Amino acid sequence: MGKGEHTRQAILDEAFSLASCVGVSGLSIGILAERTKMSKSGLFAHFGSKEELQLAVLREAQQRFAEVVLRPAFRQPRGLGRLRAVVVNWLDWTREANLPGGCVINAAAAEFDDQPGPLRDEVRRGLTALRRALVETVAKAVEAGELRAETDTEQFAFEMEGIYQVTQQSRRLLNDPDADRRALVAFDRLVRDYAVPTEKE
Amino acid sequence: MGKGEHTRQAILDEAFSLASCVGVSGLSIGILAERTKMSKSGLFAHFGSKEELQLAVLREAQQRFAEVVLRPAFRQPRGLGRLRAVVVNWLDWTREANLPGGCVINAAAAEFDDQPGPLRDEVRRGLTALRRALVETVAKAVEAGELRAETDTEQFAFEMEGIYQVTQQSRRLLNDPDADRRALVAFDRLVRDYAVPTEKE
DNA sequence: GAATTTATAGAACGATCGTTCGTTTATGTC
DNA sequence: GACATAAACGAACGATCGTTCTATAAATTC
Repeated sequence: MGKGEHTRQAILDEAFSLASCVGVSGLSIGILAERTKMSKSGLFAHFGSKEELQLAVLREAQQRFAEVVLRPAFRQPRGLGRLRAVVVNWLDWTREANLPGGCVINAAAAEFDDQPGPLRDEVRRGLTALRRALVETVAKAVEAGELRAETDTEQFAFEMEGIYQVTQQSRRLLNDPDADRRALVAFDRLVRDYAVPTEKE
Repeated sequence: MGKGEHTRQAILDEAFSLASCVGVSGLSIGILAERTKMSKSGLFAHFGSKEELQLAVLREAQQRFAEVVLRPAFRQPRGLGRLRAVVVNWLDWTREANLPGGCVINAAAAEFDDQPGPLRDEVRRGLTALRRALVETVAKAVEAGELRAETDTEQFAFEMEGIYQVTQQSRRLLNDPDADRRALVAFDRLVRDYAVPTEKE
């Protein structure tokens, strides 16, 4: 059981970075076969259907995200430090993972948000998991006494995602060189507003 | 020169709402002909190429956005009131315009952000114009003395866009019923942080 | 109402799509 | 090394894609 898995992963790698550019629904088996120097049918056999290939790409994206963004950040002790590590890793995970064309999951979210089916379900699953991870990380910062006890953790995570999305768009489409800086400014403002009050001035 | 323009607009209307669901690159002349009860070639003749049709859809989107979001808001006197009107109109412009599948422009931004060509240029043009309109509206609120003089207007607009994007995603994909409320919470926090200080408490 | 321009239809093109099938080549096992 | 299994190929399928061409129908102009 060695060879099969190996080439399957190679295909998936290529599909992953291709999807980053043309979107998950823009994937084409013909083009993918060309890039991997395989026959269409040989490649196809690894997945059984195009949809299954697309699903595999989405799952791959989630897994890499967890590896590249969440896992390293979670080595930090819980609290604002960890939260900030998530943000920093998140902001350039498209560089870290092989994503020449930007975040696959967010692109897929826009593609499938109103097309019912397994693909949308998978995207939803991924983004829900992300949201939950963010909420938890924020909650840990509350527990650690670094954010106010009455912090609305869902609201906090919601706003973090907004910062991420606009940063991606500004950087990629508008070529805004200040995007990352602005993202951190926004994040710091978010933290400041929910931080425990220190002393009056 | 009556009939031609009329059917062209009818096609565009259909293409607009279709693109809202399947994306601008997901548009198909065959399906569009079916929906408008025209022949493929008859429909095609109005645009000359698929790309021209897609461009027309993007321009249509920009125009409707200006009509539905910006124009009504600009009837308010300049300042925070107008700014808030922009946000409110913006948040549900997908309901106001015929956009069953969400904001065409933002979806297109994710589709084309790394595919050079006229389509990406058009998306960029639209989003740049939007950004500029936002910055100006914020600047007017500064002039009106409602936001601090040292307000970073670009930063403000940047964060507004983030709020919009995450709201769309939360509402559409995650079916979050609180999305709109959270958007307003985030916006109010934004305003509060940049508002002119009233009195110490 | 005839003439002329404009709009639409119909059929066909080559290309590509995802998928199926039968065959051949490579791999792993005894 | 023979055998069984798995992996990859090549050719072809029907469907759909965007596009082109020619002919008919409708609208506009005189």
